[in-house]
Parts: sequence; C-alpha cells; structure tokens
Amino acid sequence: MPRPSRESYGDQKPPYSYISLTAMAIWSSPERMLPLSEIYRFIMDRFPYYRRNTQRWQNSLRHNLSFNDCFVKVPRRPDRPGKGAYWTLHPQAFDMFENGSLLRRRKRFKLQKGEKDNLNAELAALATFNRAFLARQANAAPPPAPLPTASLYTPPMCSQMSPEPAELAEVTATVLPRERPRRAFTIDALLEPEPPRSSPSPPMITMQVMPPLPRIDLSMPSPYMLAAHRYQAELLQAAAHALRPCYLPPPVLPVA
DNA sequence: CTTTGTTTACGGATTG
DNA sequence: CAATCCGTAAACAAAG
Repeated sequence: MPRPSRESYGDQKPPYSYISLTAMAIWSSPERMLPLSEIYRFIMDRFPYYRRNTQRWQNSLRHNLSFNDCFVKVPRRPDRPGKGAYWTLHPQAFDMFENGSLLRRRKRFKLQKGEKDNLNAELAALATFNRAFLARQANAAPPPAPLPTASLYTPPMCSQMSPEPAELAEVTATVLPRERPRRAFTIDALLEPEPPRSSPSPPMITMQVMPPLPRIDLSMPSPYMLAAHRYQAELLQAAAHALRPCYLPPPVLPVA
C-alpha cells in the first residue's frame, strides 16, 4: 500500500448523505441494483465510520429507501431467491445531484401522483409475472419443458387460451416500457444491450473520494428499464423455447 | 425469531 | 422568515 495516508475517511463521518451513499452503492453494481444487505455491505466496506452503530444508521437508511421516490424497489427474480427485493435508482433521479457527483443534492426528487401510480403498476405487474412464473414452474416440473407452447406472454388480443395466462396477459399490457417505442421488442433485442461491464469486480479498498460518478449518458436506457427488460427476457427465454417474439403495441399515450 | 420495509413524527441544519 | 433537506427514533407489518 503505497498510500496508507489516503484512507477512506478513517473513522470520520464521510460527507455524504444516506441518499448519496445508497446511490453510490447501487450505481457501483453491474446491474445498478442491489438488495438491502449489499447496500449495507458496500457502505461498511469502504466507510469504517459505518461499522459501528449499525442499528441507528441502517434504520435511517431504510427510511430513506422507502421514503424517497428516487429509490425503486424491484421484485426479486424467481431464480434468485432471497429475502428482500432489489433497490435501484429511478431513471429520472439523476439530476438530483450537482455534477453527478453525489456530493450535494440539488433538489429533492419527487414523483407526481400519476407517475408514481404508473411505476407502481409496472412493478406490481412484474411481481405478478414472477408469481405466475413460479406457479408454472411448480406445476410442470418433471418432463422437459411441458409448457403448452406459446401460452406465455401473449398479447391481450390473443388471450383466450389456457386458464391462467389471463394473469399474464394483464402483465403484458402494463409492464412494458413507455419509452423507446421505436425499438423492436424482441427477445434478442432485449438480450443484446448488455452494457459494457466497466468493472467486473469491485474496485474496492482505495476509494477515499467516490470516483466521480460515471457521467450520466442520457442516451443510455435507464438502468431500471434495462434491468427489467433483461430480467423479463431471461425469464421468457427460460420459460418458453417456442416463444414467438411477440410484438407489443407501442404505448398508447394517454390523451392528456 | 430476524430482516426487510413502511410510515409518522420531531428537531436541527441549510437555503432562498 | 418559510420551505426544504437531513438524520434519528420508533411503531408496526410482512416475509423469510
């Protein structure tokens, strides 16, 4: 260690708010989303100050996660079982900080009622999707892929098939993105945009000042949507081989 | 039981 | 000054 002098902040309290710390943790992960326990771990790993009084600050941090609209709770994938959900940043929450540095917050990020309902609908749909997926897995286990082909993930129009896909049809209608309408919505297209993993393993140990947040590239799909899409794509791929890339109608923009 | 999550409340600090 | 942000405590529900 050539620079032992450059500790993180030693036992001093780092000049970051909980919102900043949490955003750092989330942003440091390849998928831009982390379960609560890993947010804790990120913070404790590089800020020794937070290795003590854990009850206190972790309560505060959880409060921030729930309270602030800038954090979004994404349901856990069924193939990654575990306790809590994943937390990510709201796509529109990036201009919350000056310079993208996370040092100082410019303004509070608050969703409007409608936006919030929208998001909640998407997330609820995602959760519904998960439940349906799990149910299906439970029912049909032994034989290889006993899935009634192409019953999954069909658009509302053609949804008069097996009993349960009604649920899924509803999901289809709501969960899909509002943005990026010109994009072909196929499995392949969804799987492709795996973002370049800049840091395969956590840099660790030597960041005394948080690396300036990667400049936000607004042309990039939002981390949440990216993850959600890839998430769904993986599920679908695992679920149904014979799944036709089901074209989804572009969002019908609500008339005012 | 513990962890995770939601919510309300209050006081101090900051900012315009 | 008021509005907003921030940290903390605490009560409680839900889930594993």
